[in-house]
Amino acid sequence: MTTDTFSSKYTGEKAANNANGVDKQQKSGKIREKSIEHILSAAQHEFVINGFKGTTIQAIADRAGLPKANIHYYFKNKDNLIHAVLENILDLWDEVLGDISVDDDPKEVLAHFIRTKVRMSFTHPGPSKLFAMEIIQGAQHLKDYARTYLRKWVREKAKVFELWIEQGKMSKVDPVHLIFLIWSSTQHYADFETQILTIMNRGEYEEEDVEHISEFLCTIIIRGCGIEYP
Amino acid sequence: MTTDTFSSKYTGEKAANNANGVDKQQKSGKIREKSIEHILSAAQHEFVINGFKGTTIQAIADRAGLPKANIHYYFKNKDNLIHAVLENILDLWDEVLGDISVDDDPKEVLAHFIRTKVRMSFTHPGPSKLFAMEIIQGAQHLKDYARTYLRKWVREKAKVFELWIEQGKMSKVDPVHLIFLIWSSTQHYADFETQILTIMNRGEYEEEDVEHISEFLCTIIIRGCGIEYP
DNA sequence: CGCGAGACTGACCAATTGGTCAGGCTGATG
DNA sequence: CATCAGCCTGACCAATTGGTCAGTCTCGCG
Repeated sequence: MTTDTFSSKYTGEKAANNANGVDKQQKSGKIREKSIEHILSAAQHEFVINGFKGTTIQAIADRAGLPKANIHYYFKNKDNLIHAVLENILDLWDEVLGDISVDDDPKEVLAHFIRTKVRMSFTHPGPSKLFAMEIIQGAQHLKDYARTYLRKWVREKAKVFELWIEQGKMSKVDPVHLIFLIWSSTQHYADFETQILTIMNRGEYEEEDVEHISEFLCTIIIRGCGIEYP
Repeated sequence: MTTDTFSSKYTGEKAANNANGVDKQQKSGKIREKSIEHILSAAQHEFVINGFKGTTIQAIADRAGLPKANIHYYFKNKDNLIHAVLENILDLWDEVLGDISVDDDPKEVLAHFIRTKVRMSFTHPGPSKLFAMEIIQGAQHLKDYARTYLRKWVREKAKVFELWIEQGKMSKVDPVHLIFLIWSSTQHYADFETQILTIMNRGEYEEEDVEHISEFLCTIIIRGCGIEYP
């Protein structure tokens, strides 16, 4: 897990010191790790439900089953905490959505991308939601590097799409907006989970929904790009 | 404007009394209306930026240029205030997205729907954002009737799509998810305004963007439905 | 066994919050 | 001009907030 990264980056000074003495107190180290994990998970939960300002440290502490001061012991303050949570999310996505190359088959790449993203929306709606809320509110807590990083990421992918278009592998559509389309239509199932479940008259998503929705989006979007599907 | 509806519904008792004496104090009435409008607009702004819990009455008051107690004078409490704001939004959408019938041409209807929705995202990103945040957070403040109303709305539209499919006017795609797709892909431009402007390296949306994006989405989605476009 | 480093936390604080209310102010009425 | 209904608000309150810190507790080491 990448949790270590965050603890060393966002954790208070005292806690950072401990990083040097891991071997000394291995058992404590384990508990420490578990605690940090619990806190990050609890924080994510609360931030999603109540927003940044609306979330109280006490609520996070309660959900994590720890005293409030403990949260401040691991994370200097609320800002550090949400930074850690958000970075956790970006790492997760980066890990899942691998690289693409001009030599790949557009149909395969698009389908894989859509499928993966849909599945993420179903299995990890929380991070998706929190990320969306951050962006909606003006990305106040996404550090600059995360923002510029996103731009780079989109440009990279768009470049590949452009080459495919030049090679006649797909019809002429705006690559940047194609990425937005895929992003939004898949993310929607995480962000609007509540509304969608209400409309579909369900209690929660089922495995078959993932299949069905993936297939639906693949059909429309890939065909929309002038590629035969399936 | 539908503002009156809200004032009578959500406003405190004292204020409601005034409804009887409008003729007596017409000038006051005008000021009253203006104030309510200012408050609703300010509230929407603040709720978007800081979320429900994160928004303080004081902040709304400051933005509206009124004393805090005045807000409580017009709206009994924070809950009433956000209810009023949200209803304002739903009304706006309902007004814009008219009815459709089986006899209409699918291509026309889809194109009109997409174009209108995109334009809304550009001209009224605030309401879109607030609505999205509400849903993400579990629609805590959207009253039941709003939720069930949405379901009814979607079912109605889906029914028409189904008939079109039966008549062979479009290919067999899931109508409900088609609505989700249109909704998400268009709303995305409001909700993720910040991110998108960063990626497109712009300060704000331009009129030509509306055209370009509408055209892009129409092409992909309508073609994706097996209808020739344009 | 006694020591000390470092992991932890109860109790506290200044600041801010949503909400209240007594009383000031205004403008139409007689 | 005096009156008064009722629109408005300054000043206040109890509750909650993020954050601090002086300690207490734990556990490996010598």
